Amino acid sequence: MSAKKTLQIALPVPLTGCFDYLYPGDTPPPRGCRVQVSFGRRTLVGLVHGHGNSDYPKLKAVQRVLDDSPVLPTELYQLCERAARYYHHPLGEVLNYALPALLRQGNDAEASQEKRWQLTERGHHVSDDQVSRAPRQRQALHTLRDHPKGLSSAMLAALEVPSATLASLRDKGWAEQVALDDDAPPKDILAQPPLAANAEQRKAIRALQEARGFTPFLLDGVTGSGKTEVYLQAMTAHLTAGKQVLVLIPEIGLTPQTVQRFRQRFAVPVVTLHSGLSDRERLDNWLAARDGKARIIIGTRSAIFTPLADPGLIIVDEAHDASLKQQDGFRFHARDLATWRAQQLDIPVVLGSATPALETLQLARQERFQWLKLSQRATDQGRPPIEILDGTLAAPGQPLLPQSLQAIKHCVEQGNQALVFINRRGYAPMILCQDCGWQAECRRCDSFLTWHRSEGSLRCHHCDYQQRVPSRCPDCGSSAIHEAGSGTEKLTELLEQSIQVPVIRIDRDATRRKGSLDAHLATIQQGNPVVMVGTQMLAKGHHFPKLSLVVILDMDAGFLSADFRGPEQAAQLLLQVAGRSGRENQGRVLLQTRHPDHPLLQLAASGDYPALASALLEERKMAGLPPFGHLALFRCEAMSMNKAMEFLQQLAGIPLPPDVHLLGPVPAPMERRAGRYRTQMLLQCTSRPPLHQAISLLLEQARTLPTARQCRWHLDVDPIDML
DNA sequence: AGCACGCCGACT
DNA sequence: GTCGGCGTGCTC
Repeated sequence: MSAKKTLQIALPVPLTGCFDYLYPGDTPPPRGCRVQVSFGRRTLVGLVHGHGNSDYPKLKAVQRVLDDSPVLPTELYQLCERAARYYHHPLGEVLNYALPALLRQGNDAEASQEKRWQLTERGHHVSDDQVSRAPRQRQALHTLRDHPKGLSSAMLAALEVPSATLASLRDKGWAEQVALDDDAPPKDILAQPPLAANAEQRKAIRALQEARGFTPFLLDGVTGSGKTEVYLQAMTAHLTAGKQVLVLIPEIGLTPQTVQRFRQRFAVPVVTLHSGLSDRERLDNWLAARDGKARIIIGTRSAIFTPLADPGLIIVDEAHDASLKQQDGFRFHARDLATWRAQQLDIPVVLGSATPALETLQLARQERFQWLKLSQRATDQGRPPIEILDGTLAAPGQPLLPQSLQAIKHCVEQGNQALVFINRRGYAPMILCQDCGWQAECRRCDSFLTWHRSEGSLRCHHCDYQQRVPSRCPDCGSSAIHEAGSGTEKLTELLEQSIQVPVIRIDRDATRRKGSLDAHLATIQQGNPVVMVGTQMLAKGHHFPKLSLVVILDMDAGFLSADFRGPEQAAQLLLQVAGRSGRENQGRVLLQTRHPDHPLLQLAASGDYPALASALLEERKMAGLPPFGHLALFRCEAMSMNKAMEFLQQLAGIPLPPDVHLLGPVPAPMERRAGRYRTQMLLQCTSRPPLHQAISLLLEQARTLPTARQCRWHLDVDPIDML
């Protein structure tokens, strides 16, 4: 059979390689254009990858070409290819991930021509008498009169103006729909003057402004040292030069306040890209970035795939944050892709953090990153010391030490706000029988149930299992069932009993309702004395001017964790939480711990992150762990431990290149989760090429192994945790 | 991943 | 007799 001219199409399926399709026309669409094809029994949208010849006997033809020109610029397409290779993830899925949902579904790559309703000249002069018999129309006229710039259909719907009423107004010639005019680029980039910068900030700003071509930076600035001001002033130069700036922020940090800060400083269009947007908004913002209308693009990790018309600078804020690594499906690290992308675009990139990841720190030490340090607090309050308190001295059932409670009381009496950080939701993490020692466990996981008293339920925090609270021990029938330990709920209750000011709980449970987090935050921003009780949710992004005391209750687990990243992440969280305090007035930070002598904890509490990082890096070096060794983790889960183990054992039998170490397979730290048994196997190597060779070998086998059919498995390159 | 085909158990 | 369970095989 003779080979036919075909298009290679990358399709969003978990299969490696492209699929060949006949192309009936003369000039085939270039790489990066979308096409619609029939694949098996379904219809998919794929991207043209290349042109070739194929003698595959069952070739189908492309059904429809969706784009005249590539939807993804070459540079972005190449980033996807590189990421697909590096993370060993199918190219079609990576490309699919890079596209907004509406483009994946085959919609046109065109911004919605959103029109706004406005009053016509005549509409402005309609008197209430003219519409006395039409209350809805009168209401609609008033609403439109209040918004001379016009209102979108969505906004009017939110204001409960029926579309039929608007149609009546239009028919009378009182209202009309007008297209949104493209804002002409402002003459002045700045809407607000910059703040005064100290010497360190000025040095960093200059370095960032003067950088030409690919230059990676680590902006290493203690909490409160004014990293954001450095970003803003560095951005000014790039924006003035007609360039766009891409800013990546952790999910939880992408609050309206953060975005507001950029919008207030600059008179240029700012768009956001995050999970809270509708598909339409997402596409519009994506296109605005691609077409150069948006000058500042702020988004979470997936925003690293935003096309940019005039890229000038990439900023990764809170670059140590674990949320930059995608934890399912295509497991990429947005921080690393940001560096690659900057390299490809030949522009500078800044990773900013008060507590840089050890990987990033090592790059700075090797001078592969320019190291910009900010060691002074901009407000010059000095760093509040972290006072270590011996948590073993706490009375039973009382999570707070007397000194902590005293400090909270004193704090609010002074008219200030206090924060109690406890990384544990619910009322109590344990429900026990006093007579036989039984403890409430999850049926589906190797974990214990947490008592959520307000809901009257026992819940598993690892799956969705929940049950009623038993009144008698299911093992011995005793009614002596008690709780032990405390979570946010109990702590809130205890504080409410002993403190006169409002206690505000902020965790996933208390803020589940949409808008309730904002409501709580607004209350806090008013500045009246309150005590906040919260989990990690409170650690990032928020700025509480009146906060002068932080009490940290639950940091031991991280420092003692079996995961090699445990101490690093615990220290980062500790300093982040501690940094909430005393941004504008002298603050105190109390750390209750059951291991007051733990050396790493002491080092972290001393606030000397560089010293802690050095100690941890030394340990990593000895163990051949990142950044000195590179890791890839195979995870597997199956309905039985045997099946999960057998599959990985078969993989483990494959001969690997020299110097690639294989550890395991072993049961995962939580053997059973949501009813499935989990195993894992670690590949380790000091250099990347042999590691990737080994991965390729194993994947090839894994995809053909019959035992794999009974398993769910995946590969995680550069895993961020082993749990 | 989907989606169909295919071969065995409990039911309107 | 069928509806439907999920094993297995394929997708240019």
